[in-house]
Amino acid sequence: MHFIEVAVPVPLRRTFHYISDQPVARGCRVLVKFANRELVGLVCNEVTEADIAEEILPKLAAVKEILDCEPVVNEHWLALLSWLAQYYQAPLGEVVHTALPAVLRKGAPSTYTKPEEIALHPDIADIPFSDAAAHVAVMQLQKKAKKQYAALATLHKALSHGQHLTLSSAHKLTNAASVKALLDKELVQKQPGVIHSGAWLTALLATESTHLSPNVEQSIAITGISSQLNQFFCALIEGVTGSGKTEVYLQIIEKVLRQGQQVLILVPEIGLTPQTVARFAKRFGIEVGVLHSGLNDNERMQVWQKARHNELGLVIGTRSAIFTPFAHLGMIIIDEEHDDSFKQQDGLRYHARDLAIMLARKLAIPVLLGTATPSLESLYNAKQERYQHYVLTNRAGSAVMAQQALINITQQQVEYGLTNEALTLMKEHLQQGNQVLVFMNRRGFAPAVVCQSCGDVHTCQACDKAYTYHQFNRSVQCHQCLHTQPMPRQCSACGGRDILTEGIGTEQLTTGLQQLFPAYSTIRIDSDSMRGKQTLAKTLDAINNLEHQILVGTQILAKGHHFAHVTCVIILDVDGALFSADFRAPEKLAQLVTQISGRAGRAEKPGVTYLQTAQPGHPLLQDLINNGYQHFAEFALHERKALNQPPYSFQALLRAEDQDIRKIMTFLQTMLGFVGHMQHLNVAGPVPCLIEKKQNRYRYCVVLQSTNRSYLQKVLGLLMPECEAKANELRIRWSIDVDNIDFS
DNA sequence: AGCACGCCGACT
DNA sequence: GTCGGCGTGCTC
Repeated sequence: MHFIEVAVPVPLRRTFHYISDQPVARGCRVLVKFANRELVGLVCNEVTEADIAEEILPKLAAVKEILDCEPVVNEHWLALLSWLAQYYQAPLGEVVHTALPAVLRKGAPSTYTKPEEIALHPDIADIPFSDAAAHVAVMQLQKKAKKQYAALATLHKALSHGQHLTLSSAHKLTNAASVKALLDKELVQKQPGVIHSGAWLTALLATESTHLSPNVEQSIAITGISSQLNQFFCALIEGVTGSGKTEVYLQIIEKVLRQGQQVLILVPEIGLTPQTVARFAKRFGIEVGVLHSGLNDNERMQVWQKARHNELGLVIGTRSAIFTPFAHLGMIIIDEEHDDSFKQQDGLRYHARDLAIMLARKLAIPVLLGTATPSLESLYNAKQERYQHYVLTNRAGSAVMAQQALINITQQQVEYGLTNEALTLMKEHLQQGNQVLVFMNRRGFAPAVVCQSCGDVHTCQACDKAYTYHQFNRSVQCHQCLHTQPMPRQCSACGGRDILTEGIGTEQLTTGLQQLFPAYSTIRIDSDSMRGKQTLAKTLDAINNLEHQILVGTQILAKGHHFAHVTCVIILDVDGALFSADFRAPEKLAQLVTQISGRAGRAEKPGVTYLQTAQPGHPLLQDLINNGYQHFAEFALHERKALNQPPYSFQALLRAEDQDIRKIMTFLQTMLGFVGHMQHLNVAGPVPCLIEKKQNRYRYCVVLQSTNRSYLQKVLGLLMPECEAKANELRIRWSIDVDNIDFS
């Protein structure tokens, strides 16, 4: 008899024991009966009878099925998963659930079967194609079957340097008929698929290395970092847009790859474009594994298996790609390190950047954090010399940094949210044949629908939030729960029929600009207008081909894409961030402004950024405009220190959600009773969350804060069972968010 | 989280 | 008489 400890996917912060007649190794999946249903669990320990409480022994059930003969989770990852569970106060089963690809957590076999491959006939393989063409059979093809000859040439090229081709990719590369004919003539042959562990290295070494010559700052970063590979350290590469950050990555990646080690690059959700991937693939001449939200379960599994069997040298992916089980990982790069999409905002609320650092420490490999606008957390770590800090200030070529200025919105005529001053500036830039970018972080036509008789604001009942009017489908949408309904014909409060919209969104701004500037083409880029897979890529191409002159858009414009012909950027609605209840709002605004400014201009045509504000004297804006992000960040860090806020302290957010505020209060007050007057711990609340109501549930929270991270950990560890018990009793939803990045 | 058990209202 | 609503209790 063997006794095992199993993590099951239930929201319970404990593991369960099972009996097996065969030994099962840690990291293997098992199918078990659990509360009258079958679940896939992960064996997290082999134990003995003595380890199990006596009263539980009679309840022990036998494992239904052992799903793996080899562990799917190795010892390194097993340790990391339990670290994750502990650090984020999450059930181990839930951690396992987030870490494993969907097919595996559903119980599919983890065995890796490769599809059939094709190979050249030995007589014509491993020789230049010109020599192969001298072969009788090949000469015949050249005369009689031009298509097959061309196909053979393509396959010959594709199969050089120890590369491999599956039958289906050979079909795609050429055509099915030709491949069939070549197989019949035995010029190519089928062979069973094999795992080509490390084959990418051969391809890499056969590819001519093509680096640009780095400038002094780039050189310092490249040599500094590559001289200490094969050990743990963390480097912050702070490089203004256009300073050649990517070239630094590329040259260091090449060194790691040449050692035969794999590299993982994490990018923000919308930063992963085919062009980015193509750039890496072309530079190194190897296949690049790609992981993003658009993939299905099988495509994900494919990359997972290839990385695990060392069939990929390089993987680029979004947040969850951090869970890829590499065979020989040699480095992790986090691009746009400051981006909030690296923090998961539901379920297991992990931060991929922080997990990457833990993983790197465990594997004794470096982590590179790259950004033009470092998060205050990373900047602080760099200042504390926990991270190495490399700064790239030179824009490639002669490009100058973008200029920034403020436009005072008060005492000015405003049309469609734009001041006369802004419109005049736009006209100047447009007349010079340049493009203008107008940023507004509010999609839709208008952010409010108001009855003119009684003043009633049409509000989502489930969220207590004003509906946004969308003109393209004459509907209103709640931007919190995404509920959509037709634009009302009469007021729900007084029955009045005179209903108008108030305020401006990107949709209205776009139509407005089309009227104000009929000679130019205005295009809107937001999640409404950019639905569909290829739409964004096509629009970006059209913009760079100068098919549009005025670009209106939201967040999407701030990330990754570069607009060489944009010389004027206007940012609307910055004031909200100046008076936000979230202490991180200024940091986020500064990052946004700096990132958008960096999107525009090029060497001969630098861009100018204007912030339209009713608070032109605000010290934060003044500092950012006059002294830049670095200076702003210094100032912000001082402020955080004075107020004892992160990164000078550590926070966790305990959130409760329910239809009944009294239940929420009972729950949170009970929890405050446990931690309310503990030493070295600050507690605030209960206060409404930044999203106070969502889908008929009120949301309140308590913020726990301490300057001692492990102390906060301990407190949370003690508090969790109490939360579970009380929530169970009250039947209330709750969640804990360690290192929360906001208060929503 | 699920899923069963259990105890009250409107149906062929 | 039942079918089914969702309150509550438990999971090796």
